[in-house]
Amino acid sequence: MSAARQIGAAHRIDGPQRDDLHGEVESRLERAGQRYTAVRRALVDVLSGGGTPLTLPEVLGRDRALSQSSAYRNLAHLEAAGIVRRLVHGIEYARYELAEDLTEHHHHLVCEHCGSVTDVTFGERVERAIDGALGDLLVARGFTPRHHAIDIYGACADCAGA
Amino acid sequence: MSAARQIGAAHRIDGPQRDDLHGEVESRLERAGQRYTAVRRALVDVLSGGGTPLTLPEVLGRDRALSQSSAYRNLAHLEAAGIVRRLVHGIEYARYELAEDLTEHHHHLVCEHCGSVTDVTFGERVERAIDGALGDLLVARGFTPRHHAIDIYGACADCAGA
DNA sequence: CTCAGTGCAAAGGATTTGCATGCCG
DNA sequence: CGGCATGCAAATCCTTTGCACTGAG
Repeated sequence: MSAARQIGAAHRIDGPQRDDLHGEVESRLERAGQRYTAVRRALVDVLSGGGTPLTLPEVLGRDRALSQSSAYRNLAHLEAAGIVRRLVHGIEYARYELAEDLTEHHHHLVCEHCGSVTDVTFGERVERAIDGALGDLLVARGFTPRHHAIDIYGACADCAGA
Repeated sequence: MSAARQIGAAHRIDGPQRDDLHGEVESRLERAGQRYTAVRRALVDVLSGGGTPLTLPEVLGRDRALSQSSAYRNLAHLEAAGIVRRLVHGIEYARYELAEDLTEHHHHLVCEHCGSVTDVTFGERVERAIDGALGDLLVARGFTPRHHAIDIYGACADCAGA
């Protein structure tokens, strides 16, 4: 297996998996004392079909029935319930994606020219090496890690040629 | 050597090193066609003495002579000249630190409770493993990496007890 | 003299919130 | 019915910009 075993769209979800996803989301919301409303379902659908973290305008563009304030408000609720993760890479819009335990542990290639964000999955060896370092950090600093994020900045294929 | 060989304050700079720093900053600014003014010198001093990435209010608090707009404006110039790096971890203020080639390659422990950011340095083995994965990614995707950032989210020692 | 740098105040833009209305339980 | 959810519009807040002034070369 290559160290980089999968490129792109680490969290696109299709077919029967999507029903499981909605069930899991619903139970997490209930546990948080929240309802699984139509707007929240629509947001989960958009994010699960995105294949990449989406900005708010992108989310609104993929489901015109969504209003801006409800999208922001419900994304915040979903984030609080551990269903959505909010990423901030630059000065532009924040980006939203489903939480990793609903998808797959992955990292991001961020293009410094066009701002695009692409998912990547590392091999187990690299992840294990990183986790080993995290364990030492925990001991040394009293820091309790919950998750890590690796962002690789550079130029994507489209922009590298330009 | 431990996998985590150094904790905290990876880019605090004191004593004679600081003169070298100012010299290097000055030559980079000149190369970019910019002057090394008093405000820019003050910003570099604040950041080099910080030991951690600083928010704009923190920067202003450490040198009351700085005005907000000049601080923002000159931090942007310093960033463009490759002297300062701007980090955005949450919804709060962005954080600024000296560029890595002026300090040392390091990563960040981000406390999800109090928002504090602490520097950490990994061992060479982990960094090499990561770089190996980056090489594969480059080949697979046509992505040209320029640098990577690892953010570890969790609870810092102060907040873990609370 | 020229032109970049400065500081104040005002504008900009992504995100949040107040409020009246609608809808689920 | 009671209370959360919605959507519009207005407010908020970090950040950027316009403008007049100052100082270096």
